[in-house]
Amino acid sequence: MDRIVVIVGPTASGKTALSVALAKKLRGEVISADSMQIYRGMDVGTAKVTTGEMDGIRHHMIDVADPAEAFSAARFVEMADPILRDILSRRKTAVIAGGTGLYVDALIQGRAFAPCPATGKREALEAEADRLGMEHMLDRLRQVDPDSADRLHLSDRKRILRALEVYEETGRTITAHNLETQKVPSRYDPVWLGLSFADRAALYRRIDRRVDRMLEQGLLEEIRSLLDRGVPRTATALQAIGYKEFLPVLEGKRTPEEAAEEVKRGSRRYAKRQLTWFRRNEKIHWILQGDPPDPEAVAAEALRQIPFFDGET
RNA sequence: GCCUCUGUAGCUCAGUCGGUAGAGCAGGGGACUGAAAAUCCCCGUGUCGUUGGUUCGAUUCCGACCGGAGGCA
Repeated sequence: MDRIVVIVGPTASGKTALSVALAKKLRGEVISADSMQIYRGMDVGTAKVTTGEMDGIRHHMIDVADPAEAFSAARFVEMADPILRDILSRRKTAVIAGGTGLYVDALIQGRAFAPCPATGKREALEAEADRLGMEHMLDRLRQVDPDSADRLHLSDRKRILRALEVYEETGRTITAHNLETQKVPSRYDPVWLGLSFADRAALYRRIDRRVDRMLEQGLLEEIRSLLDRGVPRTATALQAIGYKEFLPVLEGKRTPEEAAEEVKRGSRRYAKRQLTWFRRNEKIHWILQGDPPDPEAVAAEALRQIPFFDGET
């Protein structure tokens, strides 16, 4: 067992607070595994940890990318893994906290993504799909990688094009690549903790409240300043829940109230998807909170699940 | 008090010329290997307000009652 604690859970479940509490007890540093908190200037809409909340604990993988640039799970692993190794080599504990299941799993399992150099193949495939339609693209995929073609639904444009891209770039199918990486044993052996609520409705109430708070804290101004700084509306960063819904508001095409409702609904659905992702990981020790939650009880319960916690510091 | 309209899925409603019902939204489940807060797939049984009556059979027709809305007093 490595000195790693992974805290996963849906949005607004209390991961941030727990990660700091555990880091303090375990001489730890926090590595965020969140696909949106990596962006600078996106603070209130991502509920990013504040300096005050950090409480002196070192945090990594936050504010490491510009909102205008494209980030990826692969880049996350490239950047986070050396940090993780460094923390462990210093005999400290790594507390990985994050809601992005793909990022967490990729980091822990050491999953190598199929390479994808920027050769313009992707753009060519996009254009071809626009011109000839997805039936054609799926047929093309079927010729080289019938397993992927069977697995993917015609509407799943993103994955169909990605599968074709991998084949064209590497000469190997993504199916073969996936099978191979599945065989590679997990790189790390952490303690897995899952944070959620016993009652789904309680989670949803928390989400709703958090969205209201974001508006009070100036979410609209934050979005405006991102746009002022030249972040294109199409940037991945602005696809984040809480951001994309407010773009029409700034153009006067939607009321803030309507957008807020959409953000709440979007967040609820996102939380559901996160739970779906994490549920299949049977190594997770779930801590189900009541309403209102009791942070101290949660931390105590979490520490009980950590074998290398010796009761000190 | 009288008259009219109305009461069907969590919400808004459709419908059954009498054979126990279906859409949208909300919600639920699932997938996920370089955009992942993204992308995609699947899921609709509910005392048809209550209670009598007519009928082989009523959510559908009739009566009463109880909610709700409006109108007249």
